Amino acid sequence: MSMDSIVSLCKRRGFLFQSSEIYGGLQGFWDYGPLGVELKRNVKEAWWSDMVTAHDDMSTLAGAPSPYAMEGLDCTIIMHPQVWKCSGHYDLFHDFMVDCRETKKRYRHDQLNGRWVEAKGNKIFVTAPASDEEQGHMTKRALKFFNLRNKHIDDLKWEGESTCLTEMTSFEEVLGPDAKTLGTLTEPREFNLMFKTYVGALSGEEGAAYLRPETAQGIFVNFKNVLDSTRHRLPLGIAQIGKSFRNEITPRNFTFRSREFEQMEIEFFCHPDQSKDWYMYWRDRRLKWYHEMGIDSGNLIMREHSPKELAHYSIGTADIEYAFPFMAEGEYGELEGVSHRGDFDLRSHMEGKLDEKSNPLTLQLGDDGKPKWKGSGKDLNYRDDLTNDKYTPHVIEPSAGADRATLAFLCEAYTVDQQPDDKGKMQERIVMKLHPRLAPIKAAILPLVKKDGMPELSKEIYLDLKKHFNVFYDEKGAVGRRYRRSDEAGTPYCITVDGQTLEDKTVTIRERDTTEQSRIKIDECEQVIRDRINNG
RNA sequence: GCGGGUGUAGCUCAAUGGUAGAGCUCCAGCCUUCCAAGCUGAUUGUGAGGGUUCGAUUCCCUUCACCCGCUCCA
Repeated sequence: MSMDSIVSLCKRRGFLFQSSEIYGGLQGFWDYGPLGVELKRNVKEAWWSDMVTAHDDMSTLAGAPSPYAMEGLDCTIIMHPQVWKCSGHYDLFHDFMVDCRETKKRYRHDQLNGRWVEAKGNKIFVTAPASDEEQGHMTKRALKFFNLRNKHIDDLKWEGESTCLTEMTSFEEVLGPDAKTLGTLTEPREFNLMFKTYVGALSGEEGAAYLRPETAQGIFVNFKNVLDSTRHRLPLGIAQIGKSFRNEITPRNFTFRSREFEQMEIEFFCHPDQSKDWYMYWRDRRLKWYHEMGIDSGNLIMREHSPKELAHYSIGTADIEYAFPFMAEGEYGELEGVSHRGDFDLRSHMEGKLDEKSNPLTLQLGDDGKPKWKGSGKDLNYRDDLTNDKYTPHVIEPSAGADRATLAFLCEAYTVDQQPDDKGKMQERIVMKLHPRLAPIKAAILPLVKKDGMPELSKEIYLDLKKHFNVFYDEKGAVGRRYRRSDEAGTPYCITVDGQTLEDKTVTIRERDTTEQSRIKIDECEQVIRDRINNG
């Protein structure tokens, strides 16, 4: 199954369109069409319901150390600029890049290493991407530059140790990692991955603000507000769904990497001693959720980050990844990251930006020896009024992409099978096998033929069911064609009014995946559909 | 950002320096009593901008988007 056919169906049936398509589109931005908006709403509502409103806060759930409370939140997209300085995004998302004028390649300024080397009376600073093999690369580059053969390797006079390019003030004697001539690297230039805007009428730097690159920070800065207004004890999870923005350098792969996207995030606050157990709980709970929503376990993996990838303060991070059709065989794309964040975020918003490379965490200092970014100074610690224990909660963060999940559900649902036509000959059928909870339209109401009062009765049933579900009425063309149309939209049930309906007030209900039909009373339709959706 | 490829109807794809065509879909009508049937009819298109030319969808330039590889990936 190819991504092209999925993209084509999305366009054809109105799941996804390119943003601003009539003007040629805009890279990294996508619109949801009539079916897409329902699908994505259902994804978000399923998540919100399962994680927040329908959460059982009285019982100890399987794998959980104790019962826990869940609350929701909806924060602004533009927040105080200091939020992003203390969160680390301001520094992190301000990568400095250098371009090579000769090869047109671009490198992260801080990820190039180099070393002085002399030969034939010339001294140059030869660079290579920082890695274990960088000395090998540098040697090759130097030999080539000085036009020396391998056997003359000893003519190279190395000076000093390998150092980062950021240590260099001038690039005149620098040989770029892929360049043939010296001094082709440009000055380091800022690459802002956060969208910048201006608050207020003046567009001076005092009014500079950023569109949030993640929803999580809104939860951290409101942690105390939520605690104070709800009287919950820890452990407590706070959930938020909302748009985030990242100025990706290379948006690619349909909606997978978009510049405007929607996140579904939980910040789960707990006692430090229990944080590992809660981390394990959330990993498993979130993986299970995707299974429950119909993603085949074979296409889904949990990838634990290696200790090398982890921030020092973190016990663990696990990505839930899906085998998207656009990925290479055996490769997966991230749907959700579940990370143990320790007390990094709350402390950073209290004390000032902490140095994530430090262990134990210490305040990050600027060149002047003062805190690099000042925190709020507000007390975000938690005091357990039963034990009088006061501590900074640790945080587990299950952070999911709503658009990525929606895309994964679309990919997973896309199925081509064989079904007989009216002459019994097998024909190819495209069917979107979406979980009934996620399906944009729950049922199609179809008169078998457009006469004998069938349309009238069908419309009555349609209007009645419409009060409860998103249903669709279709009387155009042969019924087989209408079944196929609803299959392609992922509609799980078709209610058909036929000759018998007029006699005994029964209709047929057809299952999308099997095309099997059974006969039920008109009065039972609502309950039958409801039961099947919930047990789907 | 670099290299390569592709942009023609809603979809899949033809063709051409001189009025752009097919299949499917969609729409209207007829016919149809359960899985894309049939008949009749209708709508719709060269990504955008510029250049060459009597004339450009075709040739050239720029740009935008998508795909593949590299790079990046919080």
